[in-house]
Amino acid sequence: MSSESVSSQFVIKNALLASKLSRRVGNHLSIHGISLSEFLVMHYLHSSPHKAVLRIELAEHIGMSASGVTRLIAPMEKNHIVEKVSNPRDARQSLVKLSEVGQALFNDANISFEHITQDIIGKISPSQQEKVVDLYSKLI
Amino acid sequence: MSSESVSSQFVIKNALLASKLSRRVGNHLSIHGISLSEFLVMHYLHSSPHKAVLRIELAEHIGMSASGVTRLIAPMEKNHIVEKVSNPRDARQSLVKLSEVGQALFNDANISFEHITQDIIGKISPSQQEKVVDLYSKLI
DNA sequence: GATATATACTTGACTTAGCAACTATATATC
DNA sequence: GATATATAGTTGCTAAGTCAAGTATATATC
Repeated sequence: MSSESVSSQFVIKNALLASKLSRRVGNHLSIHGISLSEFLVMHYLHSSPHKAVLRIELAEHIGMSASGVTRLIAPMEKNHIVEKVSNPRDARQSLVKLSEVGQALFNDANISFEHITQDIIGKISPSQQEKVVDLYSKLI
Repeated sequence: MSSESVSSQFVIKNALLASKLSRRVGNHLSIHGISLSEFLVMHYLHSSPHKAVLRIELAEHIGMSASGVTRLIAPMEKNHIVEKVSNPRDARQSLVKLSEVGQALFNDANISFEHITQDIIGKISPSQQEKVVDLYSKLI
């Protein structure tokens, strides 16, 4: 068996870890009736300084295609978690914004999210976690 | 906007990075006619010392459900990339093994894989990559 | 100001993978 | 050795998300 580069191992283990994390976190978020993708949307909308965001920008920030965002947002809009905002300057745009309901839901879900993530990766020291987060930022 | 724990950031960025990596790597592997999941199967079978592996074990190692493995393996078997091996001691089992064809395909695909992973994450030093890989091993 | 191109989405067809329920076989207990 | 339970794998149904093509609007060029 030939030796394997560390970059290969990095990508393989990253994929494996991500699938485990998303499954586990997803299970927890389902208590709040939302998926991990929906949480990521809310998280980004919450952190967005302008509060109303292009779908295309959302797609890029949560690592999804534009069509994926369309289909993901539709039911969130139906459930009044997000609101559609139009831009009078550009009729093509259909901006997305967290509603009051969405804010409240996010606040709740985020508490669970903090707990579960802490629970899962707490075995790693915060300083090490930080270093990895910094590396991620370089790669994303 | 409230401050956010590093464990949350870790999970969020990990998910985002994984989706970017899998898309990019997947695009490259499609040159060889295989998906990233199929590559991960071949990779595990290749690295397996016994060379014939339980589907359930495969599922666990590549971060998939048993049914996912069933559906993933079926076309690989049809294309003679893997072979079914039965265990006379236990008729429930349907072990999986890389065929000659699969070996050759893996060798080719693995070269591409090494290149693309190096290309993507080469901006991070090997020693840092190794540290992250070690952390991953603790979490998986 | 007409035409060409680019951008922001949406939609149709499809693929992937999960869960729950099922089948078949093996193991443990009485 | 019969019954109960556990394990390995498959299947029906469904959800989530992709790509390619389409629509509508905006921008750039002539």
